[in-house]
Amino acid sequence: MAYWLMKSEPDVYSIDDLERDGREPWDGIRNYQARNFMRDEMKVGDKAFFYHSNADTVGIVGTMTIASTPYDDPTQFDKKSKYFDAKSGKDKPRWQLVDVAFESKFSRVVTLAELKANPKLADMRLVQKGNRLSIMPVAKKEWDLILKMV
DNA sequence: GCCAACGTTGGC
DNA sequence: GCCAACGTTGGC
Repeated sequence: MAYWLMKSEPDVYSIDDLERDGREPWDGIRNYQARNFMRDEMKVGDKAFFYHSNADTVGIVGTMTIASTPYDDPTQFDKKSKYFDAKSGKDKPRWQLVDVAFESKFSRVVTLAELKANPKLADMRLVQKGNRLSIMPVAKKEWDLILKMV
């Protein structure tokens, strides 16, 4: 089983939204590296941290499980969606996604500042300067450590 | 709101 | 293939 971290702006979609919905397509990813993780590497049953970016309190807010195999992100075909991609098409779709399912909401946010302050997490891409990747793998030892920080 | 870092586009 | 210009991300 693999572990992941997935970012979302809570103004767009938050951990509370996922808790309410139970399960949701992780749509709108328009970065090839992030897409490749979903399309090529994620497996049903993998676990992921839910991370709030561009929020009052930035950090990890809960966990979820990968709930589907990859499929085409429908928003890329939808002209009314802000994720519409005119350069994609049903014959040559560019963007794939997976569904995620709610697993847990932390009792508090494990903040980015705390993650940065922990020397054992220095290898995480999340805490490195200039990181903008919205989906990234997490090592099992990092996963276990972060769960203990809650 | 600012701005640094990064990814993508497009001219050449 | 290079690289400048541009747009976006995301922390602060």
